Amino acid sequence: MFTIGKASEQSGVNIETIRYYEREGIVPKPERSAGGRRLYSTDGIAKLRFVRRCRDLGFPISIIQTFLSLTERDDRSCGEVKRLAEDHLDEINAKIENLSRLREALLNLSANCDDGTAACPMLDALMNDGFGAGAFDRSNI
Amino acid sequence: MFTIGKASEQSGVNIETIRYYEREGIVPKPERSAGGRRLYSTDGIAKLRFVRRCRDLGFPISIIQTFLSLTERDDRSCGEVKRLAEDHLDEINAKIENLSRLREALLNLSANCDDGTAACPMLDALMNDGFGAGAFDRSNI
DNA sequence: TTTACTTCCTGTAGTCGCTACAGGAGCAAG
DNA sequence: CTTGCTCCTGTAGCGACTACAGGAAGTAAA
Repeated sequence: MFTIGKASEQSGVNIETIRYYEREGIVPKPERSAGGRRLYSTDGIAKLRFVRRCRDLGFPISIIQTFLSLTERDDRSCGEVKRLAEDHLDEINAKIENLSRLREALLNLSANCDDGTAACPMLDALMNDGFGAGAFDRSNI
Repeated sequence: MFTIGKASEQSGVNIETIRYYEREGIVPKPERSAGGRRLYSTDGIAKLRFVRRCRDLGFPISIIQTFLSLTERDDRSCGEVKRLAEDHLDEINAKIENLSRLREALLNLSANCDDGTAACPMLDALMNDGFGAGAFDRSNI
């Protein structure tokens, strides 16, 4: 059994984050030592690592909870996982596309922005005309 | 002079967000009517629109405040704006690159994830091996 | 004038996924 | 026994909003 510091090292999850996951019911409560310290089994650490990897892939906690409940069941229904992964891929693609459009807009705006000290055409455009296209999806930024 | 509802319509900034911007000192406090309602000039609305456009471009509020203080001065120092815009472009490019790597990782993981009902190779990989490369930058997700 | 309806006001709390304390207790080495 | 590390709980903060509750002001019709 491992203390929270070791569990953090081995899973790559910050100590404060581990306690946060426990508070929120994302991972099960670990055992405690006589002195009241958290004690993690290798299985508990594996769960933490799993959560970190899913977070690294950009999955929100709610989806990760679904994944965790699927791994608990014996028939890990792969169709469900595939569907969730594909939805997530769609979101990632949308974000990439949105950021690319943003990039183009910003490039156009700053193109005429030379290093002189005169009035800035970029700020002018933003104050007056805007930049052509409407709003982007802010959630990607 | 316009009430907050009209100012919201014309600037594209949510009413609650306008009040939030005022509380945080991002835009100046507007005049008030006898009954205590906010009254916006066209200039005040232009500032709100400017903030929205900058937010749409992904600039954080702190940078937008710098922009606003630059537009107040007569010599709108374009060099400063250009530098901030280029830094922001770098960030956008980094986000696009990171999301692309994420996309590849997720594609690889879900590739073997067929629609059968057997144990899911994606969940297996995340529980055991992981997905090869280390952590991504989470701030992009 | 009364009534109904809409818009507005302030103040506070919630969102997401952490992160950073404060103030104290447990524990191991010297 | 003291030093120094790790751990504990509880709470507040981040960024940029968003969503109420509970009430006041304004407008238009009956």
